[in-house]
Amino acid sequence: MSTSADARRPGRPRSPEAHAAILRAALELALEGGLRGLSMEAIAARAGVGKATIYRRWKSKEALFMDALGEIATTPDVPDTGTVRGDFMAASAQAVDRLAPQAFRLVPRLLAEAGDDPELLEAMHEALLRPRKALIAEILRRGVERGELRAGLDIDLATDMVLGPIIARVLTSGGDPRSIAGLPLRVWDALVEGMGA
Amino acid sequence: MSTSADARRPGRPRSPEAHAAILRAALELALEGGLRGLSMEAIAARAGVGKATIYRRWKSKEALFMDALGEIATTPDVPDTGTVRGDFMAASAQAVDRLAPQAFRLVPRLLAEAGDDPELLEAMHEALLRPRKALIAEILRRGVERGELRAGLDIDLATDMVLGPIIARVLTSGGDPRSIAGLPLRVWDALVEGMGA
DNA sequence: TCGTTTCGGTACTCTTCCGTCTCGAAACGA
DNA sequence: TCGTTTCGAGACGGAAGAGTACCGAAACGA
Repeated sequence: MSTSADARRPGRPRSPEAHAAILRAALELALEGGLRGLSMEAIAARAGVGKATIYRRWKSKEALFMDALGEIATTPDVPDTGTVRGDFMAASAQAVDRLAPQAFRLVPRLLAEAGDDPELLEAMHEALLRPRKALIAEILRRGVERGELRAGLDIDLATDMVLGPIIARVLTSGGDPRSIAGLPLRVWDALVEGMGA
Repeated sequence: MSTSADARRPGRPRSPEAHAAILRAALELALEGGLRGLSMEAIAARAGVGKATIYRRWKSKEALFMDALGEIATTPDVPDTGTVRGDFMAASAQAVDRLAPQAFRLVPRLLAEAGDDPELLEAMHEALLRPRKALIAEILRRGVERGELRAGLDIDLATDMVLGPIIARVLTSGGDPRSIAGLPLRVWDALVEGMGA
């Protein structure tokens, strides 16, 4: 509760610069070498920091990385433009803006790598995937209420059909952000119109 | 060219059982612990084989794993039932049959983990992803020729829209095969009909 | 039988990394 | 000034695993 100044401990305060440098170094290294290439030694060296400075703040590599995960994306808020297409356009622009550029390469890699580690998998879902799926689901739900979308629409299925192609494209392109430029809207239009002759 | 018997070397022949046991052990261990949990020591122990027996056949862990990859899926052939829906139904049934059950957990994990290693990424694409994308693209192309699908259909986009949701569902479910039961056809029907009111 | 090669197993060196600990310097409050 | 804590840096012991070398036994052709 009280993170106020009177709870301050004596002695030299912890450096916020070191804190930020450690998180940034962890993300950079995860991006370059995956979770396998992520060693405490490398993080300390990259951040220009002693290893003790890291262990003073986090008790394990996993705990550190969970915090670092929070740095790559802020929670999206739900746009309301009146049409599903408008909402979706705003949401995808927001996703691109608020996700760090690294995320396009890092997130899908982590998502799969997390198969080894249930806790990491859950942290990924909680921090990154679920908020975005919920966002899309909400947009779709309002579209159905408005009569803009088919009444019996399977929201879960539709959500995966919107997100899936984007995830797939990122995965198979090695995470090049250009590969998904304009893709969300093209996917959406194709979904609405259907493919039948 | 001549893998014939006359090219046989003197001495005790290499054991095919050991060969198979090594590949099987590598797949099992990759499935249990990801590529991180894959050590030559563990493979040798699991296979009941000496490490030298492995190094006699493959010069590195990566080379071994490339071969092991080939074991999990056989190349699909293109069905021709006369309708896109029929082709697609046959293809997805085939995919489930021909992919080892492990593949549903292993492949997506590898796909992302392979971001570390361009060679492995390429091997994955070549062995697993490209044949299946090509299969779907071919089915769609014939659908367009037949007039069953819209003339201007973007085949690449449509392929990702078919495969993407399935990949996404597998990823986010942790690779439970039941999570995609019936999904391919539901995706396909939704794609054809469209979502508009 | 003899020479060659592979067999499973193990011992070995080398490298990488973890997590702890210590160092002298620096940054704070009292 | 004095006590406390953090700072960057690195030494240290231990664990894990890569890749090599060697062992005696077994499986082949000549």
